[in-house]
Amino acid sequence: MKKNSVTIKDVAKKAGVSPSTVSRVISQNPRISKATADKVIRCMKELGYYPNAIARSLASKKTGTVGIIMPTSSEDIFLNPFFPEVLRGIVKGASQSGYDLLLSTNFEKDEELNVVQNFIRSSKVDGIILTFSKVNDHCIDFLCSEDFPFSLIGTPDLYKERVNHVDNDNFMAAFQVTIDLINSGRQKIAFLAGNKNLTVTQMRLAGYKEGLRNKGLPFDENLLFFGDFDEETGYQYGKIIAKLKERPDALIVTDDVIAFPLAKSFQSLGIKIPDDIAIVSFNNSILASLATPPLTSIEINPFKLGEEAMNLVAQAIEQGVRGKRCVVPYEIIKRKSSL
Amino acid sequence: MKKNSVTIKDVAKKAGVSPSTVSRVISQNPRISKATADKVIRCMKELGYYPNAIARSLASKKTGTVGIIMPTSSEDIFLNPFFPEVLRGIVKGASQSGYDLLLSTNFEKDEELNVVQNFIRSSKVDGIILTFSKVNDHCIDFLCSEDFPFSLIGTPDLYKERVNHVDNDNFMAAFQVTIDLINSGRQKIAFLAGNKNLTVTQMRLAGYKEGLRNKGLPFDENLLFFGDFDEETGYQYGKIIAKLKERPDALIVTDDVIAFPLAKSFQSLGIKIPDDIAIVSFNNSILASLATPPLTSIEINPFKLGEEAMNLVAQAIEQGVRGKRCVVPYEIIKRKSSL
DNA sequence: CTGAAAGCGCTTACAG
DNA sequence: CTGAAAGCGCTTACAG
Repeated sequence: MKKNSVTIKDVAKKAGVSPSTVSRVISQNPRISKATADKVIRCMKELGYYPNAIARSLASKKTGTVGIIMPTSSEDIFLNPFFPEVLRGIVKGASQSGYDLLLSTNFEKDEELNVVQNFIRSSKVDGIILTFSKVNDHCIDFLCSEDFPFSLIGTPDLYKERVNHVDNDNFMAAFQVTIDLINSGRQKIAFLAGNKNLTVTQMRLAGYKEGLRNKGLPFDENLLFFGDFDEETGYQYGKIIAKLKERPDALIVTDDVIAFPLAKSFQSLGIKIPDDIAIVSFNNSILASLATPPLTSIEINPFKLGEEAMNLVAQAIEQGVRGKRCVVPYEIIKRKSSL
Repeated sequence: MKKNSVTIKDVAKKAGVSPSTVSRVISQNPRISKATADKVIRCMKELGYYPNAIARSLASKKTGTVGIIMPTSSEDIFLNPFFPEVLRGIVKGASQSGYDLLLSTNFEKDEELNVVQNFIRSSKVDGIILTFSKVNDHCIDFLCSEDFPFSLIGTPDLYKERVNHVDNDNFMAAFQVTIDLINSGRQKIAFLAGNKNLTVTQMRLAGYKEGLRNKGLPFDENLLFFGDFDEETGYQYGKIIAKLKERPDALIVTDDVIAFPLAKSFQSLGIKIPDDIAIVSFNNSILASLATPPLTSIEINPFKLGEEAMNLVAQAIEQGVRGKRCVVPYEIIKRKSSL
């Protein structure tokens, strides 16, 4: 706050016009004459003038900023490359549409709603991106009730017709993978799902069940497992599944971070992949390609999810778009673990 | 921008005081009587009043926001867990000190300076965190010349006495690891460093050289390699080093992301780890523990680096602190790859 | 195409 | 301990 004391008034004086005119030049109002605009622009340069974003925001009631709500960062959720990739995508979208990005600073659990309310009530943002999708999410309730522009990564369990969201077709992905495994001769397909409260878990589970049904296989609750997205989950279920009396001959895992240590655990117990058990995983992170054997994994394009989420908020802010769904294609990357 | 039309004036009217008084209650000015404060607070609640952050910023010339400069996110740099972890640490620090976080949206290469200048000139932030440390960084030049509050993760190559920064003792870490390898009987220690333009590369290289010197081993330029922080680098150097006529019997690698595929590559070529060649790596990411054999790796505590960086900017902003250096301890996590 | 004026919602010396 | 007034640096109807 020193140099920056060059204001619109200084420019106006130097250019011999009114502050209004300078303002119009800044906002590229087309009704200003070329000659005047040029003169003003020259004066701005000479004075080293830069518009004060805060003042603009206050007067125009637009911040040009989008708030990003991340999961509680006290958890190790960032260890999974999903969120970093989403963030990269958001950054790309923002750099194209010219928005600034305000990061949620919720460190404690379940603080998301507070952050959302704070962002909105203190007028810090024009829109919000929710980077993950919980069942029964109070943030969604709140944002909908305020009709505040936002977009969601994932699929909402409620208000579908009002929530802008971007997602993979997780139902289809799980369905297809299940079918593929059965077609290649597998009979007992287990499913290691993630956190029950995430809508993605529900969608994939539904696709898995439908795949079994479609192929005339029974759904066996004993072959369904839930767990956190971490190494430990993988090791633990590795042991558990290995000891099963009627061991499955295929396993769909909801994340590479789980599948990698799980595969490792299997192998240390003498279980061969894919001969004894095939493994298919989600997210296609670096872990999938580095595993031994490399893991078949579903690329869900988190970068694209982030980019589209940013585009969606922008549309929500600028054009009042609501309830738009955007589907990002997934891709099954076949590797040795399921061949 | 609808409900939010409750302003400080409405509260003042309802409470029968002046706007100035309400303002002082908001900022918890101690010179307000308890009775008045209570009354005002009650009115704020009844009206659902929340202070407008933008207006506060304009009037007070403080934004309460810190800008975070990340590497160009068009690169895959986020794949490395280092930056996500740093970010988590920054978020923790910010949630404690009450700052908001504005994320850089530089997507194209070498745009960092533009982002920094934009943040400052348009008065969007009170301070800045540079999350990485390049040699000859123009951002540092600019920030120093403006005497703008900022902190750096890493060690600056210039202006040390003016730059707040937080870093591991990378010289010592590389030195110690080199010595350890030599003490355990290794004779030819190779070093696979990262990007030459990063100061961390320089520090580790210096430590490595000093380790050799200290033990009376010659520095051999043919055992020094540079590369990007990615999988490909690992595979390529795996092949190259395997083919070397006089192959090293130990290798220090500047990142697990490189070391993991490199180790894999060695093994596919029949080179045994650690028997034929010991490997020590940096960053202790999930890859280090998941590798076969697990990799000895140096935990550099990126979370802590981020947290301290946030504390440092806060001190720079609030107390004018400059040139403070903060060292975050590293820890050598010994695993099978170097035993 | 341009200007004068009011206003965005706060803060902060100054005065009492 | 509290208030009146000026001001932060812009934008935007309104008027011409």
